[in-house]
Amino acid sequence: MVTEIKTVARRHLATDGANLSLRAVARDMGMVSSALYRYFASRDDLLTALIIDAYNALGGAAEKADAGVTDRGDLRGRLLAVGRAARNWALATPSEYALIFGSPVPGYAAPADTIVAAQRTPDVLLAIFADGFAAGLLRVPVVDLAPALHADMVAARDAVAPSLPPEVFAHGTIAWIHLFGAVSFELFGQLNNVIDARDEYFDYQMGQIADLVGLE
Amino acid sequence: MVTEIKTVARRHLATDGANLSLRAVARDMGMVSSALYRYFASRDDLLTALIIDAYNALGGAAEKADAGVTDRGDLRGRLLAVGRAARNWALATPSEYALIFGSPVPGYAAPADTIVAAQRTPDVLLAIFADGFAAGLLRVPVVDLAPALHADMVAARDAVAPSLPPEVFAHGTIAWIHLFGAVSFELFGQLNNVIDARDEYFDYQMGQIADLVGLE
DNA sequence: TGTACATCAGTGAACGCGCGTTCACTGATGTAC
DNA sequence: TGTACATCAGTGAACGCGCGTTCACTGATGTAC
Repeated sequence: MVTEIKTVARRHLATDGANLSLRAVARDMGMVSSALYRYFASRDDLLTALIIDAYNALGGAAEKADAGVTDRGDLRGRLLAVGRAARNWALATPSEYALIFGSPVPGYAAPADTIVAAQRTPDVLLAIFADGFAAGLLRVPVVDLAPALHADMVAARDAVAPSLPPEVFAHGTIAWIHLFGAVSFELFGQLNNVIDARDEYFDYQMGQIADLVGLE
Repeated sequence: MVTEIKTVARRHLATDGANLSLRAVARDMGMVSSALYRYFASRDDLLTALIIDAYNALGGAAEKADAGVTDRGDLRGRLLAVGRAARNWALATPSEYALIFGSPVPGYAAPADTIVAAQRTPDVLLAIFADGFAAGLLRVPVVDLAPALHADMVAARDAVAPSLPPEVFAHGTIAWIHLFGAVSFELFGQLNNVIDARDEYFDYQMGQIADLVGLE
């Protein structure tokens, strides 16, 4: 029942965006709107559940794509596989992507329970870097991180991949941000009337980013 | 009067996001909601005006920042200046940034008159590449663009900087997308609880991107 | 200087619609003895 | 096998609020003669 509500709600996300209407969802299910309160304490609760689901769906797709690359030393291949998986998920469910990566919903503050799910995809990317570093398969960048930034990187790195030099970790965040940027740019319509060969363009970007971050 | 309405509307964007309410704007101005129809044919018209203003404000800031770099051959400096200007504008007016670069507003289709204004900022970036190429100050990448992508790049390049090799143009789009990605990532809250040294992180990213695209 | 008229910014009521949330309730199902 | 009771999913009415848009209108200002 909870899952059925979420399924219908996801369908509404596509047309209404984040101003999802409980009443509309109830209507679609042939129920009265107050009935939904047996399953979700409020509209924001439903939204939170959808957000967590979306993070998990994306994270699961990323994990699966990475696991599907048999040559674990093929770092570029792994990055490309994960990137494509993320993009494909976003293209297939654009409103769910927008829900988690689009402009913040006015008046909605994501609770802390979203964090674990949100971390899954970046974790997959970081694992590529951690594996590559451990196996000596990536170029460790020579770059001077500003002290405050260096400290941030060390702290974030400690929580996820303790062995990774902060410079490599920083490269990982760049890959993650560019992946996010490339998908958002395309999905939010900024590529319209400019680039039609979207698959090729995405792969090209991933390749360039792999060059930048020193994946072999 | 039109500008006063827009000013008040911009203030409301901050709290309501794109579901801007005409009635709320009118209320704030001490007017009755129907009075606004003397100045804007509909809510969407007002939204469009705000969008065009936002593109122009960003574009103007980018142009000014670029023009402020006296050493025109300092390509990295120009990229950084433009990037910082865009980011600062976004940080100062986050709701206007979200309006043009956030998730699409459900039910709203941007009309064609936004295109010219939208092009100003990427044009500034591309001018850096065009200048750099003309002066022999950038490394021309060796990369095989997929045929369909190559064609897209050539077509887009022809409209803006005819002399530029498509490979360089493609690098320009990467810089633009990463700039967009970096600002969106920060503004939409994805950096929260991870990176505090935001200025430094942004500059770091711009530096890395400058490396990638071969700016000297 | 004074009158007649046109312009036009802003009013106020109304239409028809939407929403989230509460609350007392019905009525079917399952459980315990 | 039958009765009494508890559980609990879903109802329906209501509260109090919001919205965009239309339309006939008022009343001040400016213009022309």
